[in-house]
Amino acid sequence: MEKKYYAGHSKIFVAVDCIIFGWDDSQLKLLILKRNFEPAKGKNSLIGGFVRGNESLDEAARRILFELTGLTDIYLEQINAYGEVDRDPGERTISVAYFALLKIQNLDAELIKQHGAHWVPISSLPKLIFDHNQMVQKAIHRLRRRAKSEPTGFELLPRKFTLPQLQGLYEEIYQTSFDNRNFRRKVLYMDILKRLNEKDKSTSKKGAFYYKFDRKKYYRLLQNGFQFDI
Amino acid sequence: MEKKYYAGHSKIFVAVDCIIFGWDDSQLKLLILKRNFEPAKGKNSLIGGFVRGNESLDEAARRILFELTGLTDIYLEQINAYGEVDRDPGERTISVAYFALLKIQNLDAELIKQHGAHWVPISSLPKLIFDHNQMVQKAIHRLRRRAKSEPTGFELLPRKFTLPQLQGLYEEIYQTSFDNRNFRRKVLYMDILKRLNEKDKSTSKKGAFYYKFDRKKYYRLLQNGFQFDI
DNA sequence: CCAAAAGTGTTCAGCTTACACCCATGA
DNA sequence: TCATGGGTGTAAGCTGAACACTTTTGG
Repeated sequence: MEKKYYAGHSKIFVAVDCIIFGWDDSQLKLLILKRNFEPAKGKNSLIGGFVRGNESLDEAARRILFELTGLTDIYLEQINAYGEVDRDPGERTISVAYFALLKIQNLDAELIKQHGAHWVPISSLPKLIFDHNQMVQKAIHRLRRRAKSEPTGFELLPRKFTLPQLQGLYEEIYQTSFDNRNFRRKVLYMDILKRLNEKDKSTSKKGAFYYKFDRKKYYRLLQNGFQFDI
Repeated sequence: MEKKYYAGHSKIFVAVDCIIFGWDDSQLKLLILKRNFEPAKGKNSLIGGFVRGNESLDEAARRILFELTGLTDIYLEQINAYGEVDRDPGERTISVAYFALLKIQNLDAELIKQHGAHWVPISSLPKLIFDHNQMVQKAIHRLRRRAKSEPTGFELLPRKFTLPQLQGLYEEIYQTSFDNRNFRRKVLYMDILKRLNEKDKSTSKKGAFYYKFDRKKYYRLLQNGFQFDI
């Protein structure tokens, strides 16, 4: 039997809640579901679950995302721990919030539906249970910070994307609009995008060139003190 | 008896560890102690403790700081939760790290000593137990971010301080040196410091004017979209 | 009177911002 | 041929970085 060093101290339920962002080529969205157990059954909730005795916090978050999406290589980052005594009216539970970035295109829509999950635009979020709205606000701030200083935004885009798409994504993230000349210059000047000899003609007759993110070049530049910045 | 909603899920020990920074007018320091219980008894450790069933994470952090220092109005900010299964060789414990800023001058040195705690310069940290060094590194990054964009640095200084002192503090935080003309211009231009008609002659014959942070003015400026930046 | 720290302005480069027209093409 | 979205360059202002001398005064 395991040695008991900390007998006398309280144990507490620990959960993980995932703020899952997706981009559907025009809007930044959040994946939520109707909670299917008491308390607050049927209410809008983040996707979450309890941390098991034999898994780390990160592993718990990955497991929960895998159960929902079948995907394993998801961008994931811890936001914060929430620990108010009464935050969960069921029993005292501490929750660690994670934010995740998904390419919606990669997603099995059927699987999402089976879990009772659905996407809502971040510009019109419903009321969520407990402190989940607060978690989402923090996650949005974190996303903005990350997207500015690391090529995190590309996690939301398909492998090949156009500059108007990229700009649209950033405009959604920051809920603002950018001058396209300035935006393009800044992005291209970093020299981490490779232009393909192929155009997306789905949104215009002229067509927009596809680009892809050159991960190798990016890491090479990082070695030399390069700092991503949009 | 309380309703048991979450029976069947595992409960886990939850601890709080505090990264306590102090400034002694020449060096940025971290408060650590020799752990006085097993496992790892006698090793260098952050100041921490278990979260009780009836207190929030923030309350636990405040309690631990109060027990150590007798102070209640300490700047405190959550960093992150650490949840690797084996991070604590005693029993499985999740730890939530907090960083705190203390004016060393306000501190009862005797009280600190009674707890077996002591200050070490952040430029030469010893090996700490578990993942505590990792927590400290994150805290230093957070401190740098905060000190740049919010007047958090003043939490480390006495109520009245000189500009050379302020610059020295920032140089320690960023482990670099600044041009004094540029630094002074930038700080004074924000117009949130009030110069007192009083000089500190302890470090020079000419004497350096004391300033104090004008909190009211700062909050007034914030209302008008002002952004603190050093 | 002198050593030692406090205090003071200006210039240049680079980055950010603002701004308007031509291009390509399918319908 | 025309409507639509894609693509391009330049000038002005602002911010950050570099840089050296004067002032004060206790010892």
